[in-house]
Order: sequence, then C-alpha cells, then structure tokens
Amino acid sequence: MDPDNEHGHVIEVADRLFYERGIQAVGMAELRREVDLPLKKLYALFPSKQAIVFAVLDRRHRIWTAGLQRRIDDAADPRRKLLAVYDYLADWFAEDSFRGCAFINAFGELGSQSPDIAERTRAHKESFQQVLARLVADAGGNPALGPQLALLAEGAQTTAAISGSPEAAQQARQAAEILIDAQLRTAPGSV
Amino acid sequence: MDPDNEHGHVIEVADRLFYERGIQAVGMAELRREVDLPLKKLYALFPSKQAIVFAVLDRRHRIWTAGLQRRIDDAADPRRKLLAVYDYLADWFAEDSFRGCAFINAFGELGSQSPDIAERTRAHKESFQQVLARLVADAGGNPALGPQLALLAEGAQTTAAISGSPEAAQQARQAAEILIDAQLRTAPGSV
DNA sequence: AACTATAGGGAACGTTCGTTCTCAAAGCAA
DNA sequence: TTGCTTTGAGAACGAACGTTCCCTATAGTT
Repeated sequence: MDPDNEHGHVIEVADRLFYERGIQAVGMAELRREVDLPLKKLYALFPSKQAIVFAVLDRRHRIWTAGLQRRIDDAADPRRKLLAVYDYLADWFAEDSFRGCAFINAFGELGSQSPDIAERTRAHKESFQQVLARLVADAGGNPALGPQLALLAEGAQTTAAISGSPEAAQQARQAAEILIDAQLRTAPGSV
Repeated sequence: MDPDNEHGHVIEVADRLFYERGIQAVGMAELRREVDLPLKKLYALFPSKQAIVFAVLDRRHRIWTAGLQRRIDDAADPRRKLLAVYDYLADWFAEDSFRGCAFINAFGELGSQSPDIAERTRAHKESFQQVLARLVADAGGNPALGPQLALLAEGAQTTAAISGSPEAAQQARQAAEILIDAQLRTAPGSV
C-alpha cells in the first residue's frame, strides 16, 4: 500500500470506528490493530489522534455534502430540489450503519472541550444552511424558508438516530412540502 | 446539610458540570471538590458515577417536562398551547448556560456504549412526542402534525446549540404556525 | 560480506480515571 | 478515662489512555 492509500485507509477505518462507538471510546491501539499498521507508522502519518479526528470530520463533510449536491442536481425543478434533501436523508437513515450526524455526535462529545471540533461542526451546519438558502433563493421563495427547512432536516437526523427508525425523513419531507407550498412562488402541488 | 439535601445537592452540581463540559470530562475528584464532600461520602450516597449520571438525567427530564407543561397549561387554546412549546424553547435557548439538549449530548457521547443512556434518551424524546400528540389530538388536528412539530423542536435545539444563537426558536415557531394552520381545524390565523 | 539506515513490533512512560483502602481524628457509651 | 464505632481526608490501586522509545530484523549499498 502506497503512502497515500495508507493515509486514506487510516481515515476511513477511523471514521467507521469513531462513528460506531464514539471518538473517546476508540483508542489508538485499537485503531492500530484495525488498520494493521505499527503505532510508529500511524504517528508518522498523523502527528496525533486529534489530527486523525479532524481529517475524519473533514472527509465526512466532503462526502456528505457531495452526496447531497448530487441528489439536488438530479432533481428537475426548484421544488423537487428542495425535497431531494429529504430523500437524501431517507437513504442515509436507512443505512445499517446510521447513527446520527457525526458532527452532532462529535459536538456533544467534545464540542465543549475542543474549539476546533465546535468550529468544524458550526461550519458543516452553516454550509448546509447555505445550500438551502441558495435553493430557496433560486426558487424565488421567502428567505425564511431556508432555515425552516434546515430545522426539519436537523430534527430528522437526531430523531432518526435516537429512535433508531428512519421514518423521520418522510415526516420531515411532508412538513417541508407544506412549508414550501406556503412560501414558494410555485403554485402549491403544481409539481 | 441533611442526607436528602446532600443527595440532591450532588445531583444539582453534577448536572451543571456534566452539562457544561460533558460527562466524561468531569471526574469524580472534581465533582467531590465542587460539592465539598469526601469521596467516601460521595460513594456512600451513590454507588458509582454511572448512578449519578442516571440521577442527573432523570432530574433533567422531570424539570424540563414540568416546565414545558406549565407553559402549555398557561396557554388559552389548542393552537396557542402548541406554539407555547416554541416559546418555552426560546426562553431556554436564551439562558447563558444553554448548551443544547442534555440528552442529545449524552446520547452522542455515550449512547453507543451505554444502553441505559440510550434508553433514557429515547424515553425522554418519546415523552415529548406524546405531549405533542396529545395536544394535536385535543385540537382535532391531523395526527401527522405531532411528529412534524417535534422535528422542528428537535432541530431548533441542535441548531441553537451549535450556532450558539437562540433565533432557531423563532424560526421553528414560524414554521410551526404554518404547519398548524395547514393541518388543524382552527381556521388559519384565527388566534 | 560488511556496514548502515530504516522500519516493524510492542514494551514502557507518564497521566488520568473510577473506585477502594488506610489511618488518624472524633464522637459516644460505659 | 477507656474502648468502640463512625467519619473525614486523601493516598493507593489497577486499568486505560495517548505518546514515545527501544531493540531487533531487514534491505540496500559498496
């Protein structure tokens, strides 16, 4: 395995472990065992556990955001683009490995101790707000709609994680339809 | 201080520390210092740190739920009772000490390692869903409305915690008004 | 073949944690 | 006062953590 792959492999494995069991619950010894690298090499690739945590979160953000954008791009019109957000959530919640938003989890676990994690969480959520704001603006909708749709999405993530059931995505989607139809230029139910 | 007060005092102080900085970040030595009790007495009052954590969460649930119910009881009619939920959130978010929902934080931190914490979190959120479901039923609204309003409230909690700003409560309230007016018997805007 | 530089594998280090133990001081019954 | 039980205060314990260090074995160069 060349160095680049080793680097990426560590991040992938760490992501899975951190997401499944929490960051503090996974030790460097266990990560070392799972990636099958000597500790020395692990510390040659990353200066500290914290650096791995940051790399994991940054990768999560990129993958999640890209997946969302793909869903949005595939939708035909503004209304469907907004609703595509909840279809994306539905697919995510249905994954066996789903255990909530990794950023919310990390924030709850370490946000009060690590300003860097708090800041990354804020940036991730802010980026989501921007995506929605842009979609709402493109559709000529009331600017208040973006944050409202974001609340539904955030609530669905925590509710699905805690309840262990994916139905929150559909509930959020139905609520979103009502909010959209009430505040978008598109005539209600026209799509 | 009599034993009952000592018991309650430990729970109060532990709640503040856990909520401010996370459960794992607060050690028994620090808690002992803050409550000014010998470690031995602490372990006479509670068999373990875990028992303190459970007592803290149970107390949080009782206080939060009672405060919510008081707000609801003070509202005059079904529509206002539903909206009172978001006024309650607004007051909560505005507190200096607000740092999100303690259950969501505990779930993110320890939910995957402690089935008891996961279960208490589920029960807390389920109880909130029941309160909303009852209000919606009393108002003769569409049963789907309850979970939708819950999503807005949950999303507002995490959003307010992460963004550090309380405006999510108002955004949730405005969205709730739209959802309520679309799905409640009460004529839109009649209250 | 001999020497050197590198890398594997894991022991060791220094902390910190939850929990228990020690031990002296203090209260109290006789 | 004497003996006995309970308490305060914190040292001690065993485990686990992130990180560093040591030693051996190997690979490469001459």
